[in-house]
Amino acid sequence: MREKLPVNQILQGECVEIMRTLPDECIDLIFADPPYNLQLGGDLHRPDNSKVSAVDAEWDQIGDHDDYDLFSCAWMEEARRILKPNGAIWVMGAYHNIFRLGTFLQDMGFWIMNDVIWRKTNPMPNFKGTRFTNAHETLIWAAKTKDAKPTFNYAAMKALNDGVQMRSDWVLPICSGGERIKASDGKKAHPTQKPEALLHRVLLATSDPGDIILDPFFGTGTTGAAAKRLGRKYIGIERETDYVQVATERLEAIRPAADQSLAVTRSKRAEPRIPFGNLVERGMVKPGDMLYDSKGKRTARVRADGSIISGRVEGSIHKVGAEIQNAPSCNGWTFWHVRKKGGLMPIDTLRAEIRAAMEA
Amino acid sequence: MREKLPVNQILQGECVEIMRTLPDECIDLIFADPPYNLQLGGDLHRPDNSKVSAVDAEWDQIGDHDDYDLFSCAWMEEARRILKPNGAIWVMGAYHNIFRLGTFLQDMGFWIMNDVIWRKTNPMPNFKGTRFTNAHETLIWAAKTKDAKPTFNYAAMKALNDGVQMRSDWVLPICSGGERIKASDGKKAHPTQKPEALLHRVLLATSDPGDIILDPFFGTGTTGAAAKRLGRKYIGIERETDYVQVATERLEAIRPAADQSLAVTRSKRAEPRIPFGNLVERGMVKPGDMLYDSKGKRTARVRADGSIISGRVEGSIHKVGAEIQNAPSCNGWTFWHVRKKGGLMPIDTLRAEIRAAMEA
DNA sequence: GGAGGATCTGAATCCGACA
DNA sequence: TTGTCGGATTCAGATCCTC
Repeated sequence: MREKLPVNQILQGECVEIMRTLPDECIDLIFADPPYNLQLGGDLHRPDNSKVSAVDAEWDQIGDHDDYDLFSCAWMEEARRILKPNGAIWVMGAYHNIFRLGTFLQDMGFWIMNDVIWRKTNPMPNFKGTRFTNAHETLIWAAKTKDAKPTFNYAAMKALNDGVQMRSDWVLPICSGGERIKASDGKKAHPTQKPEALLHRVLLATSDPGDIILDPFFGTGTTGAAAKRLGRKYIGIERETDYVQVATERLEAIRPAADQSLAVTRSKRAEPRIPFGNLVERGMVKPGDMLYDSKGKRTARVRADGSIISGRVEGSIHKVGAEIQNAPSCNGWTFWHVRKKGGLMPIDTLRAEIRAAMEA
Repeated sequence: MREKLPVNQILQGECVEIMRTLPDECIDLIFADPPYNLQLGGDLHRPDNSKVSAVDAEWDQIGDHDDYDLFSCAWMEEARRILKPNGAIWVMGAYHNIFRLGTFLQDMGFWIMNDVIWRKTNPMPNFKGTRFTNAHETLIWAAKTKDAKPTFNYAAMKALNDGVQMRSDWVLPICSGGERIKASDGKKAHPTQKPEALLHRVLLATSDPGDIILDPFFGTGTTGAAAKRLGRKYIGIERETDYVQVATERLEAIRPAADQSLAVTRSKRAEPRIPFGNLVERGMVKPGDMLYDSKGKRTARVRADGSIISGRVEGSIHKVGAEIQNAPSCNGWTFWHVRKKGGLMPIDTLRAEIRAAMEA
């Protein structure tokens, strides 16, 4: 006998308690974007002195590693119980928390299918120049058990990716502009709203129409929105009254796609930019090598970081080319050459080799 | 007294045992790409039983204590011991092992600076069509402690990336073609040889010339190759005789880049500090001269001691600039200008003249 | 209306030398 | 160790504003 599930609803409360009210093995897919437990220091200002709005919500303050581990294991154990035998889970995070989440998944017997990288086209920069731009987040897709056969719509993913296999790195912009939900005061309703395109791809890849999707950290309901559009059923769990309110209104306004093939969005495939430094890293040009202009008169020396130096002028291939010509600008790719078998070859030829290899 | 380290050598043996022979706090940077295709009871045995039980006691909260976790904690503890206080570690892996490695790093007190994604331009496709193409691997860059100040050549990374911040996702091809080392039978000498371009970027970003780089899973010596080219010292540890042999020959053939080419773009923080008072002392700015913001609206008057005064606000060029803008901070060198031939010139230009004179 | 410039913002573990 | 203070630090994209 089948109990009646609260589908297409938002259940308000602590996710572990709410999940306990659900029967065993009733959910097809879980998508979870839990608090990251960021441990931020003081205020952070941009170089223009404006202040960065921190993720300082009370719900993200879990505590130290031990507290976070207890919290994580509690909800993940319940999640595992309510998953169908061939069900699967997606868990999302950043370096602060994703390693712990992945370890717990493995320890509980989940079987990782892929880790997927969300490469952000427009991440927030590192304002103080202390680290690499934190330009991605990680998602883990795991089956309930090693032997489970979770849904994977391989052909749909291939179609979505212009006919080649979908890779484990997804290039998508962050949620901003009109998609970003504003509160009545005009400020963002939720500090970490995810783009619907991300959930679209997750649900299209690993669920079927009619499936029941649970999101235990529902927030403003992005998972529900994508589910409703794609003809899936959702169950949302959210603790904060404000978010429940926003998500309810949001979902009310969404109409499922009449023809679901129309709902397939295409990802932008950005032409890869090749920095000159790549030629150095790849050994096509070596630190200390000389570059020449087309007549072999002017020279510059390559450094290990891809900058070049000519006399007292140093900088990028473009900047140095411009300065030694006393020109406003210069395309270093065509200006500079390497000596090759007696002749001179523009470095643009080397760049073309890299691009050709990337295409193949 | 300083012990003599076995630099630019390959030490053959189990990495934990070899690391034990090294003194505390002697290594600047560790790069570790540990094996992960391990079977329980397989070819990777515990370093020694006494050590394992100690680790066992210390890490009993982790969960499943299979041999892989014990092995990982054992080598990472040794790695931590021999790292200098401001040292750092890179650990590399895929979803099979990287989550465990990241968790252990955090639990041991390492402080994650970034996780970095190596996005492969030419990954192996997924033949069965049951998952996404596994097109990336993950690297974790972590400092020894939360308060450590590991080396990060921010400006060099920016130069290497054509003038924009280096991001946490690195697009590089897998190691193939001529770079891939073949054994005498024509087959690849090592199953997971890493591209030298990857190590080039790692070492350029987080070490300086002369630093000592340890790789406890040396394999065919890619870390050593990049280190030698870039003027770093390396210590390689490798268990398999065949790999030691291949790596030895490989490293012998490599010629380092000339010293002058190892210089990379320096950050401004590393420039010599010039007090504003120097400009006054040298007569480039005179007591009583007026300073202006870029629009000529706000003004301040220079005093003989290099302080400035604007209305009732007085102090350094930075402090006054910040206060009259009501900003948390201000770079007075770029904020303030002097009148020159009808136009306004930032006082930073005058500072640059002094620095150029100091260089000459 | 449109072009172009100014402004704003996004899951952020974000300074360092010297007294 | 702690406090002070000099001064270094940002990319893409959406929206708003001006001409």
